Amino acid sequence: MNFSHIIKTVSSQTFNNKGQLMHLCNVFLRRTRRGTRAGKSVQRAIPVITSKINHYDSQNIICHKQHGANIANLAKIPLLKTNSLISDEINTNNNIVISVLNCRSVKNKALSISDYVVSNKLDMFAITETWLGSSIDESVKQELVPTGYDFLQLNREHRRGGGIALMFKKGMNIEYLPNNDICIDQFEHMDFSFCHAKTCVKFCVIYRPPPSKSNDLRTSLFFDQWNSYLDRIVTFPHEFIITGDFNFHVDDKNDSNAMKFLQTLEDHNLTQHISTATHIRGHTLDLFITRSESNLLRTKASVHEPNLFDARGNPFCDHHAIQAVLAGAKPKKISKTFTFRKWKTVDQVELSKDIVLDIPDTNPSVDELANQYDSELRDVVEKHAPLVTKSVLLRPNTQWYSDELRESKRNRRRAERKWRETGLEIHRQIFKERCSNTGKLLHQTKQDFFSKKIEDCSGDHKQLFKLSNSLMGKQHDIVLPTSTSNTELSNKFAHFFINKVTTIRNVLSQQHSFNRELSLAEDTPFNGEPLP
DNA sequence: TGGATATCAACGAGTAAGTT
DNA sequence: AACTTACTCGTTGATATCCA
Repeated sequence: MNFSHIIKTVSSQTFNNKGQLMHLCNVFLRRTRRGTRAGKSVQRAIPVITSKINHYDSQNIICHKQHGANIANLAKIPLLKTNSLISDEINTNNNIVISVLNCRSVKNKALSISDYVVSNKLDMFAITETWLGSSIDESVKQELVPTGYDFLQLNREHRRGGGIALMFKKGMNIEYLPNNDICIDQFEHMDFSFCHAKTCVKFCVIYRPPPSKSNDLRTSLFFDQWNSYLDRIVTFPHEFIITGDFNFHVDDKNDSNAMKFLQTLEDHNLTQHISTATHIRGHTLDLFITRSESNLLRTKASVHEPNLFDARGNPFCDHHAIQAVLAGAKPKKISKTFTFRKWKTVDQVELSKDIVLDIPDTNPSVDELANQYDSELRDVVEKHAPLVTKSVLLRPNTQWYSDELRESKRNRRRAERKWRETGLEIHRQIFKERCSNTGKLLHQTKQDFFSKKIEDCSGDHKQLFKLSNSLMGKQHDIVLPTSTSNTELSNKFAHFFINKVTTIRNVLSQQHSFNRELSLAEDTPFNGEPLP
């Protein structure tokens, strides 16, 4: 429907008043789809021509295609051999498995990454380009970090993108070592330490963004800072590992900067262990560096595809993961102890029978009565719902896993083993397909599970808030204020709320109109921390 | 250049207050 | 009581912007 059509329609009819005319115009001009620039009637940009490519049809006649991917331009990534995947033999209790991956945002891949960590039983997982930053990302972290793992992150400040993180098993005793005394702005880095075979090992994760005019990074400055950084690291008296995405094409002998970078490693008596492509375009960008004489690695550090898939089963990672295995005992499994009473199993009739309070004839004081009441009720509760202590091993939360998903993961693992055994392309294709299906199912199963949980919460706001908070990563233990006695604690609460009410009354009495923001600004919210 | 995220504008649903 | 109005909030889908 265009404007000339409206004019034509309008001119062919007689209208009693201006209102009728306006109504008709409104009917014609009313948008039927959301979004200003949305809708089928909107003129859209001409599709981008990516390349002019020639291909041959079934009769071998050359055809000219105006747009689309030119398959001839795709770089072939060599098939990786048996040691490319984290095998069951490697993942024993005597090895520590480390993986490093440039994720290019964990926000939309959190579930897949979490599954990658759990499925491969990783002990440490270093991530570059997390793209984390805002407070909203707490929900991403909740989905990203499996139970039993800890997460340390360093977000890029002032700009989007970048960011480094380390996910590790709780028993690893990892400690973050901030380098506040040296100025490094040409690359992002996080240094950690952990104990391995009775010695302290330094673990450094690096991300070097490619220099450009917009980010004001310069390769020459990088080398200055990098050399200073290495000078400092090599003085560390024990073993260390430097890994991450350096964005140098170290596979390209004609790349002068990459060769210069490798020279800095040689100058510091370091060895870079990655020799195959770590990026889909065939370059080696992600590196794994140790001292030349290091004995840390049990097997040669290798590269493998992480096989991360989105909810539609499409792959979405342009980097490959580095995998390294250190000889050493895996961290001890951490368990959590908690106490509770089984209130739901209490027989209410029996309970009420036992609640018999004898009031003594001797005129007791209120305090005496309260103490007696408290003591007798405690005994009754202890009888019907005794305090139970339970210890639970912290393991990745799989409550939402369905039988179908478990079977799908088993099939994926079978296909993986078959491919590793034969090395045939057909088996690789089958494995990729299974990965895609499992990735799709993973998202769907979790979505279905929590959709049903939310439905079940209908009418129960407390449960709904609890569920939404846990999904949004807002779950935290309630911390009561410090106190020497229950009396002092209850008095603290009383004073807090008296002050709260007094503050609000004072503000209201000083204002002619209620200013909600001002009133709340005057008030101090109680957040579980010790009261002032 | 492509992918991911941020932002924008329009809309629907819901609600409180005012009007008839 | 029924209706109107103004407003908020969340959703949707397109565009803008950023990053590698």
